[in-house]
Amino acid sequence: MKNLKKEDYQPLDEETLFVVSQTFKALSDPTRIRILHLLFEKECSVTEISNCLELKQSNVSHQLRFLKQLRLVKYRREGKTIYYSHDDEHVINTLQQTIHHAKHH
Amino acid sequence: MKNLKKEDYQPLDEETLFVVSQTFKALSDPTRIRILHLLFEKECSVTEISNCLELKQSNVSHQLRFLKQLRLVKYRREGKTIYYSHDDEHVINTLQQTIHHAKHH
DNA sequence: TTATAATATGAATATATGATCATATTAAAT
DNA sequence: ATTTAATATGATCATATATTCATATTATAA
Repeated sequence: MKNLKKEDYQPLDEETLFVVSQTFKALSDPTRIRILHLLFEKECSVTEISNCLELKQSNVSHQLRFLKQLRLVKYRREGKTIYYSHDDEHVINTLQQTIHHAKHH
Repeated sequence: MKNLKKEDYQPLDEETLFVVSQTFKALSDPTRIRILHLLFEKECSVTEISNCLELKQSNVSHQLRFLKQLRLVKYRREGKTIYYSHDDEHVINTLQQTIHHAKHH
């Protein structure tokens, strides 16, 4: 197959491109990776995340909103406290695997 | 395990965090995704990529440099032409799977 | 050795992003 | 009803990023 032209190639549709790029964008920031990695351990409140990772509360809140929009995390309320946890197995597996891969290379 | 504290949690080391975030950053841009996706089909020259995806040559060149630095693509020279192809199975698999996942949800 | 084709590079710029501050909202306790 | 604790939001700012233009480099052909 020499001289590949536009006609010979099935391009990615706009929507898939958007979803995929957004998904990886979520995983491309150290702060969000740290938050998601912490949530591997267990469900956490915003304050717990802040303390554990030494991040400002508003920073954590903003990042969680981002992750929530992409449905990578879910939450439940208990009084004044809101507990966050993972909500996308595929993305979580991807992150786990890539962390493992990075550590062993 | 209630009240998770700093002491109870094994944080990600700086280097892993950097490698992982950089890897996902590479996959977070639509243009780079399109280039990598095109390279699924076959090895391509810079000009082929430009034509096929309707991108400026310099843009393609810049993105390829980025991908090259992260060793996600490799290249070989043939006269004036330089052919690019994939160079990281793990990352390629990750991208393939995530595209597939995005298409079927 | 000059011209041409393919690719790379650097500067400039517009936009996106992450972090922070101040403040708003929500729920519970006094 | 106030106060306090937990979380969310909006504005701002500094930095990062993607794209483009113009030009440089590299290799072949005439």
